[in-house]
Amino acid sequence: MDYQFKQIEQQWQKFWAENETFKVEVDVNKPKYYVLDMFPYPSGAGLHVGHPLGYIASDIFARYKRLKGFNVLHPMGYDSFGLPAEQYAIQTGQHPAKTTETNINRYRQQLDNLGFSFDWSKEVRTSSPDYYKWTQWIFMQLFNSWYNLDTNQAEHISTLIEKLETIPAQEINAVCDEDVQHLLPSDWSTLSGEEKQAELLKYRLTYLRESTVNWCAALGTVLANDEVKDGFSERGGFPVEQKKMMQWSMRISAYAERLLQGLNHIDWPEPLKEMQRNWIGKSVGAMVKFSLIPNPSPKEKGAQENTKLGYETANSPFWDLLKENSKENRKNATDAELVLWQKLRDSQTGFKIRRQHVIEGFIADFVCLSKGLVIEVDGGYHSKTEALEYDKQRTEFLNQAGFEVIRFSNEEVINQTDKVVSDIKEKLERLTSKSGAPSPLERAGGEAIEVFTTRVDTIYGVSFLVIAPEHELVAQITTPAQQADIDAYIAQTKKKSELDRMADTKTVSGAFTGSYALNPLDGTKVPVWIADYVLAGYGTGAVMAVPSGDQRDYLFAKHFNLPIIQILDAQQIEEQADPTKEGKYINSGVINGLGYKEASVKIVEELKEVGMGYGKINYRMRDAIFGRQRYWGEPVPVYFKPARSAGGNGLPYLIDESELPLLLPEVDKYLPTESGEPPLARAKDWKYKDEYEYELSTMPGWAGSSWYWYRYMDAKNDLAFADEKAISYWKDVDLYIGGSEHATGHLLYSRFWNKFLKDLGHVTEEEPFKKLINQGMIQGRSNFVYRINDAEGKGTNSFVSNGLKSEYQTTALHVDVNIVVNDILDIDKFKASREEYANAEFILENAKYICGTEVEKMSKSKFNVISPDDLVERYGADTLRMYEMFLGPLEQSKPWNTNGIEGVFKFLRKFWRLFHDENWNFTVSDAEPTKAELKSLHKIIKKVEDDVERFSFNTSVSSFMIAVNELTDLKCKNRAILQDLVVTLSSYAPHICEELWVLLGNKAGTLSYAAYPTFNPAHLVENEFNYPVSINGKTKTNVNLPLSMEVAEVEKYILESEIITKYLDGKAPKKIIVVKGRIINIVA
RNA sequence: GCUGAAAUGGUGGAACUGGUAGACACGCAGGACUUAAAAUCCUGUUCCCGUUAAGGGAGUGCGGGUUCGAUUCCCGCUUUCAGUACCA
Repeated sequence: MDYQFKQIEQQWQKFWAENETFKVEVDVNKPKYYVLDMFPYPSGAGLHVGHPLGYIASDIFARYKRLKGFNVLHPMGYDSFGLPAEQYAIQTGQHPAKTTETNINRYRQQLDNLGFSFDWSKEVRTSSPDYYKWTQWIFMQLFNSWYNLDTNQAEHISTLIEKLETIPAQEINAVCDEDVQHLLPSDWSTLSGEEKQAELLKYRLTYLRESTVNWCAALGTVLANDEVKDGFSERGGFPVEQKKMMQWSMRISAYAERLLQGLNHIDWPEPLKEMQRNWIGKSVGAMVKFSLIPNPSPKEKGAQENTKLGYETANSPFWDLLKENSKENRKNATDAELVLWQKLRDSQTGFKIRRQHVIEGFIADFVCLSKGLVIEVDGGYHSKTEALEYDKQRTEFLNQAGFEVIRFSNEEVINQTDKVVSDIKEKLERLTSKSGAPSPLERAGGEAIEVFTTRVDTIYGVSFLVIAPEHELVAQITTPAQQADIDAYIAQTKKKSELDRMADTKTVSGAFTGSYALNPLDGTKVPVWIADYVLAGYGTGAVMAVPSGDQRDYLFAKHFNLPIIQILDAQQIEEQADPTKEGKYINSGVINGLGYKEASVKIVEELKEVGMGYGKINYRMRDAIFGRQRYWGEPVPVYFKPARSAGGNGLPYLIDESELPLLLPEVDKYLPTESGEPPLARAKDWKYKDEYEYELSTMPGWAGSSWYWYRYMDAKNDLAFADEKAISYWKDVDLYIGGSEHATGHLLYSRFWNKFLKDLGHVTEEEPFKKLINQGMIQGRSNFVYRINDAEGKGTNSFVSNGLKSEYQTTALHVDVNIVVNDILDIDKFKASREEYANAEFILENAKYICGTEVEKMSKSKFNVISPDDLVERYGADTLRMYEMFLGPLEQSKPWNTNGIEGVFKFLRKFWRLFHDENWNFTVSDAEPTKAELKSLHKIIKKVEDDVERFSFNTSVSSFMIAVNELTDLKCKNRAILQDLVVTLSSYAPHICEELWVLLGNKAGTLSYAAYPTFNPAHLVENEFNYPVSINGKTKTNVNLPLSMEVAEVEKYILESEIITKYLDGKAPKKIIVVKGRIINIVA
């Protein structure tokens, strides 16, 4: 029978599924190999021809490794939480679980069609409760952990508590928030349970903190940095703005150095590693303090105690917002305030308390300045999210200014006045014990500007400082004379959108604060400016400007007429800044005459000595925001206590481990509530212990994908995310194939979680993915027809072939690539495709309509989507698998072009024919293989081994063609040869090979675990070689010589041969180069 | 701007440590089979000169260099793609 791919492929796919041919178990007697694909997000569009590229490559590799005797784990699953399903749910009202299920079924069918050797018994879906139970569990471990820099690993939070109980907090070497309190063990012991929780949150590896987030209003959620591209959301392309919000974050910054170092030990593409290095953004430099020349002086600053002056200097950027909020929010609170004031006034508590006092732009209800305590009475507006936000923002600000804040609700003050007063008293008394702490006003003052620099050697070239307009010191250091300038500049900066600020890097702008700072080494007085080229979010939000060495500083100095100081003798600074480090220092105090290296060391020493600086490493990478205000994601296993109804501000607590999974509740709509809360706020009666609010955000898309490769090892386990035995056997992923679009998202977060799980002893390897390959993107290749326009430019019903279109006025229209073959339009199908084309006329060239082409993204709107299903239908899965590999190197991006698939199909047919006679009867012989046959076979055995090991799949396909062409020419029907060839080809074209394997008399299903044929180099040994002979490197002729001839003999032969007479007119050559078995080159 | 990758016939691409550039496949042209078409098979196919043939010349983005010999190594440039962006 002729090659019946359809029947063969269906039969074998069924066989593999029914017999679970590819199911694997832990087997300590066999070496393991873990081949992983980046699992797909099951979208409604289904797979296009680009998706399986990586899956085919990994499948070939997995099958090859099985033949080589490895125990191969090759699983597949679905990253099934995420935005598109939810957007679809919003539009149609269908539950995302339902559409996701439908999409997964379609994906599964498409994957099955291609004959992959996945072990489907290990399938995972991130949206299934028995999977996300463990995502939540890992979240809980993170919450219960802190990062100890002494041991350089994550530890359980209990070891932190032990430390807080025994040593001052300042001596704990932890990665934590900047605003941790400098507690002594005695302070810690007096804190209430709630206060302790609040403090611990600043150390936990996942924590709740107010941070600046990327808010996408159109999607109604925050986005991670890697989900934002050029100020727009990666999914959907909606605008993204910066906004302050209370958010869950992951303290990935704790792992910055390990994430960076780990890159040196893994086999990943260099560009990918480079991207991660850039993202982590390590810079080695120094922190340097520039003392502010008191302006206003500390004495004058003391005058801020005066309400009036304090109010006047309260010009923080938030001022307008504050004024409005405080007015509105306070209207109804006067009763409670009055009650409390009667109990606090005239030092009744033993401490001087002031009412309605302004601190740094905030009006505090009550404040005790000497103890640094602010007492706030909150009204009923409390339940509004905005107000909550505002309260948090204010608390943080006051904390930074050195004040503690306690809050009471109106109800508390009115109904339990005495308890409130005694609470305040108790608090005030406790605060007295902190005698050594700086006074709030001292702390609020800020007597120095701290900068981060990578060129500490240029410190003598500093001619001014620049701080970000958002910098907290701006308000304080601005002199009255400069106030107007600064206000105007801040207003102007705020108006600029993030995008404008990024785009416009040419315009120099800034404003002088009126204040000066002192260079810590030579005492030079330098002015302090603000400018938006300094970013608040990086380093300290302040830079020391060295115009001679930094181009931005140079332009700034030129623009505002500030001095430019040359600091190296080799520096060329007439036209622009010169950042080079060559030469000896001049104008540079203690480092004059030194070179870069010694100078840098010396400066840091000097700074340390005067206590004004120290060496420091900075990372660009920020902590990752870990919450989305969306429905379709993992619920965060956290509730807030005290409950809102009890008037508390609610601190986060974990639910009990035994209560996992915390199921995603049902909601009536997948939209935010009217008050702007996330969709989960719609869930009815969804409260922890019927009392406490749950967290309403869900986890981001990357949560489930950050550990999924472990679940595959033991996918059904109820007791752990995977059994210890499975983890210690499979260890890590040996080969990971996927797109480079995950470079800074998934691949960074996965490495982070892996390191964390290792620190806690749950897994064994520091890096999860030993070897990684990026498959290239497959672009679309669009076809066009050219409609002729009439004199008025209106479209007619005539179409002109591509080659003749220049003679007409035409409009190019996309035409469905599925009715075009080799760029020739199928005119009948075109006419049938739309009613308006039924009577279309065509101007042809060579009796054909040739379409134009262009490379574009593969998308429905461009009519260039090729579905693998169609190609499988027409040519079979084996042909498609081989053709996708044949297209070119796996890593390279290329446009899809179906032209050429015929060649692969013809090859498989020719291969099939090797086993059959002219009448398609299966025929093989048991004769001794000939030398030529063995040579062909062993060439391909070697070639495939080499190619697969270096992931060069395209070259193997060509070599298979050559082998089959050769064996066809040799009329080879030899069983021994053909059977080995079947094994060799089976990882590429498994269906046809299974069929032939059985026809050859082997047991069905055993091919997958057969042994790869052993390469015998003896079969490739030749006696003779046809030497190319070149004159001066240009090949002229060939000469056939025995390989036994030594170099000298060959030379002698050449000298005496007619080649010399023919090409050199008999003249003696200058030199003859002979490389045995390679070439002969005659130098004339 | 910076970082990284790449550039070879009409097309996809091959040439692994410097050693016959264009394997393999598509497309195209010619031929066989056929009443005809499709399918299949055979031959040719880097470009230029040479009517054919023999033969000669050029040639791996561009310009140089190293070497007996360079698609491969070195220097400079151009273009394309990707990432990143005032990171101090």
